[in-house]
Amino acid sequence: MIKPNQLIETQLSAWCAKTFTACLPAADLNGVNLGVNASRNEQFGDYQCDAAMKLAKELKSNPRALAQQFVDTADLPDLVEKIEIAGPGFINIYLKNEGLANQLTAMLGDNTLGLPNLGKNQTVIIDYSSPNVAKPMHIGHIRSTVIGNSIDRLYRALGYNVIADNHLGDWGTQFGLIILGYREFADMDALKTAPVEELERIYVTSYNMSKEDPAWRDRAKAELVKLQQGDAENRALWEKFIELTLSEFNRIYKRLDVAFDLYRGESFYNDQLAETVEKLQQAGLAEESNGALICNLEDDGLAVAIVRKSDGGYNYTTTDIATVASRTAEFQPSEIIYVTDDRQQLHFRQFFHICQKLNIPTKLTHVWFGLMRLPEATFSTREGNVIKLEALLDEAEARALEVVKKSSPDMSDEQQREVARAVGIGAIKYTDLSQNPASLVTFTWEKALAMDGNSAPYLQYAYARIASVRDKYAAKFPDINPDAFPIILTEEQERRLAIKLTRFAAAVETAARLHRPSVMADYLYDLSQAYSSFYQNVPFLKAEEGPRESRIRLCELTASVLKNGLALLGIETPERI
RNA sequence: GCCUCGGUAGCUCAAUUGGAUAGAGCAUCGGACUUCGAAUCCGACGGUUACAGGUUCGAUUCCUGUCCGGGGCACCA
Repeated sequence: MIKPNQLIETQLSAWCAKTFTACLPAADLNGVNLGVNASRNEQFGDYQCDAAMKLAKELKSNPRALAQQFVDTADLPDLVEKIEIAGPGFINIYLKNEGLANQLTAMLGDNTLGLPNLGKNQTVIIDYSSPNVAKPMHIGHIRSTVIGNSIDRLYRALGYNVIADNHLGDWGTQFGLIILGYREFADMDALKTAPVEELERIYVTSYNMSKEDPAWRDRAKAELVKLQQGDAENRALWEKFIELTLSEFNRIYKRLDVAFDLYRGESFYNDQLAETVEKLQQAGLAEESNGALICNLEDDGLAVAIVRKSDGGYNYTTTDIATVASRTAEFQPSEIIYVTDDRQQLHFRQFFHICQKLNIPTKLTHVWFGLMRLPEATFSTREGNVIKLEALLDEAEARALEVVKKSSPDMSDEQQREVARAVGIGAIKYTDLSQNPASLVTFTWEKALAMDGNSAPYLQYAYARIASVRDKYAAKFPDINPDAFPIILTEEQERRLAIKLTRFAAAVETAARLHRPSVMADYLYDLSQAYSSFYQNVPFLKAEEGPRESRIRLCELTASVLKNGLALLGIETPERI
């Protein structure tokens, strides 16, 4: 009755629900969670069910008596060793070692490692990174890029059809200033060597001039109008700015191993803005106010949102609504996920609300994260304390290279650099991915580039050790096929590792559902700790035949889970580090 | 002023979304390399979960109030 490769948690939850329903045929159990949780503390078993206490509250009866009734009627599934009642009415569930071993064997035989295909025939659009044209990426941009990319990978792993869309800020009033500034004082050499930096300098200079000189402001405005009316020359310049910016951004994306399916910036939706506003008016959602057209959401506890400025121009709310409408019509996604910093929360709530009132069926999710700041201050261009993204990546690789040179002096220079690249970039990504995005993030070099403790290099080190052991085994016992031996769990470190391994799919599912890669990072770190402890305390190459092969298979599975799991965070796993 | 997010060990963060004795890393201290890779492992130290009430078998988690900090609140995104 039990498929070995089905999630243990799902199996046990179904079993508990069934048993409780049988115990209480008259009661209405809808709305009560009758499932199990992984035990936090191993002295309380492998899984626990707290439904007896919840039911007792609902039915005004005694929780321990209910739990006792459960135990009396329960028909234990094959993989359950025993169940116990503890405390106020917990039901603790202990799994058989053979049950765990079966699960591990099934995982070894499945190249998805037991991941469910939750996303079958469902399309999800993930809108992330989305930097502005003509502004260099600094370390504030890395969060949207890295978190968004991990969510992208998690959804793909669960079988969703993912469309990663880079919604570039490629339209707006700043282009009048940039075009004018470009014509007047662009430094062509700088534009070749550091294009985006130069474009930003042009913008900032031009912007400052416009504040002091009304004539300059008027000229910039004229350039903007020409661009908006399709003037060929300005259009060509605008396209050039985008191209220059993208060529630089793509270099960074390549380093970060981030790829998009679409690069549809705001400009893509330009010709749909007027009709979007018309739709709002037809639906009675928009009204005139002080010369502008607004959506008044105050009855819904939200602030007023402007959908057409008093000068006739449109702004981001309108663009975003048009974007949703366009995406919904073209791709029929079941969900659109936006990854941005938390300053945009109000905006997203407003425009999600408007979309709902327009009866757009798509589920819209805003994944937000705290802005990164320095211990002493926030980043600002004015303060001059901005850290460029590429500088951060360079520094990470340089520091990793020092460590590699020291610990792997025999490697070729080329290999050392390659390892340092994977380790350095991994460390940066992991720092961002391993914490709950909601909390404030204070940037320190020390933390961003940590190479020990809870860090990507720790996980990569665990992986490299396994790879090394695997190769040693193959060299030493070329004629033995470990798969011909069963997995047997005897040592406590082995069992702990086994339990963690079986929870891989649940971790992926939770991380995706909560849109939190940190869940995945936590899981992998936990797993690596269990492995390191196993590695240090249980001999395997030196064990006798049988246990040796069983343990090699455990190593093999751990390696697969680490490799696949880290890939979901966009982190590489070199075979040697 | 209103809205919103946060406050957990000296520091940086967790806590299966209401579960049992609040866990990790860093730092500090003490152990383990002629033995499968010491970027490791084993152990110690470290807590009135900002504060005060409330809800209940049970609260870091939910509610109310207060304090501290981040962010937002009409033509930037």
